[in-house]
Amino acid sequence: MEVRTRFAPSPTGYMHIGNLRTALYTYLIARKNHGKFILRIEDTDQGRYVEGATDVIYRTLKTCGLNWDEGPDIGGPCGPYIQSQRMGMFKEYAEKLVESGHAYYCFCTKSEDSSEDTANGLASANRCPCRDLDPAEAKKRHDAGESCVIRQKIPNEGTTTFHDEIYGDITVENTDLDDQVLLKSDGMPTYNFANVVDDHTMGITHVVRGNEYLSSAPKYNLLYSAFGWEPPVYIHVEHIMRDATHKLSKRDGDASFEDFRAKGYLTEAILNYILLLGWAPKGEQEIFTLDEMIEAFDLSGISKSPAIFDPLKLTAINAVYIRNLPLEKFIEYAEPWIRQTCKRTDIDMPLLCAGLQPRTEVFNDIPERVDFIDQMPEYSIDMYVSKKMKTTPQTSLEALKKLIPVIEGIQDFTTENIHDALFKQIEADGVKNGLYLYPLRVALSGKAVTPGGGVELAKILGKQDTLDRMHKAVEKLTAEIC
RNA sequence: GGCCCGUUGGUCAAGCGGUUAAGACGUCGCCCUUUCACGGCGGAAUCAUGGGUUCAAUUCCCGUACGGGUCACCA
Repeated sequence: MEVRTRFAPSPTGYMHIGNLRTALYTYLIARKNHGKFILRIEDTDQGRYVEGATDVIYRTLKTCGLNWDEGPDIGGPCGPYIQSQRMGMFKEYAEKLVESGHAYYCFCTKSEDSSEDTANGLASANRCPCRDLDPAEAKKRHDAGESCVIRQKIPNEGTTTFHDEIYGDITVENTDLDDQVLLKSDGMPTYNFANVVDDHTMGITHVVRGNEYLSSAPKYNLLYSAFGWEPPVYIHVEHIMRDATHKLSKRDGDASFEDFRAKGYLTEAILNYILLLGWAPKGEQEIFTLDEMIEAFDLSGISKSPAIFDPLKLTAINAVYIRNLPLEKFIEYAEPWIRQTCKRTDIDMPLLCAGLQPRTEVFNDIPERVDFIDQMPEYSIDMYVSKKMKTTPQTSLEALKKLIPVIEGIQDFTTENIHDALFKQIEADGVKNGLYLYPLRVALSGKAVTPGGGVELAKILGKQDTLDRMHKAVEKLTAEIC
């Protein structure tokens, strides 16, 4: 039988990292088994409709490369793929269940349901009285137009067992299950009902979903058997947490895929990280392309316990992806970030980027790294103190004084020439490289971390600016040393 | 509160009755280097807890604690 999986988000205008992970796992299962990956939009909550929300879903999935084989925009044999457009069907199926005695009309009002007395749902002893209404009479009232919902009729005794790929068999007492609403009074199906009907009519074989649905899964099974359908393979995945006790949430402002993109994380890195959050590969490989994920993914690696989202690890993975970028690609991605603080047009972009690339973990790091180029920042002369390089403000002052004529003497201001001239002087004076080059770096940048050493900085800034900054540094040191 | 699920270093985690309890991130130290970074090497750090079962439990069973989920005409 062909494997068919589906990603069924509701359009909230926001792609949560957890949702994206569900989409990824769902996609991987389909591809791994040479099956179909289906996109279905679950918009049965008319009150929550968000303008443009489906676009966010499309865009995210596309940029991640999670391409669907059937969906609202491209159609397919099981359409429509937008739940609200499948309405007629749900009523029909719900009524079928009423006829077969697996569901019933309930005429209670909302407030009655949610009273204190029935706070624990309509389970066990709290079954709704409508359950025992004479079916013929109930039908009459319904046909007369009386407002009602259709509820699932859970057996009053026995147990229900369902199977989950990750958790195994789970058995619950039927008395613990409530007579959930299948069809709302507005004629819309509830999520739980629409899901079952849609998954079946779309021929879905594997369902990946959040753990919050684990407790309603037995009711699904009852529904499937009431219809005489075969339930799909369930794969419930645990939540992604912000810390030990809180889920990663929209409120934290760091839960959305697009937020991470905006901060300078690469799509591939985000995907790679969330793959690993809740799933462990068999071997020791940790960096995966999408194709490699398809190859490596297996259900047995999915974790049963929640995982705390670690921004540091995401950043580390992002850094790996950035370092692996070809320089041209890095330049392309980095340039807009560089331009936030560095407007100079005469800089050697490849040279700057070559120095920047190994020092960039998130593109967001860049603006602050290169802001010294346009304007020399304020800095403390303590910066000239390096224990390792054996430099002090005094030695730095001397070094800079010595280096100014060297720089002045360079005709063709290339990286090579700068390097050679400087090292010639270092050799002539018989000093350690750092004794001269460390102060030069500070004098040119005023920073502890720079995209390259003194030579590269000199080249990036150009001869005139380099000399100006050196003179300024000499003045500053002379003034402040005493 | 009822029901369901979970618990291996700071974090992600491997493990599936006998292991020196992998690996990664982070952290610490060293090396390399014109600083930082990159790269290389090494260190510290983990089986929630109490009972069983067993020749042997991180691994199996039960209890306890802690955490999560769920108990809507939301998904």
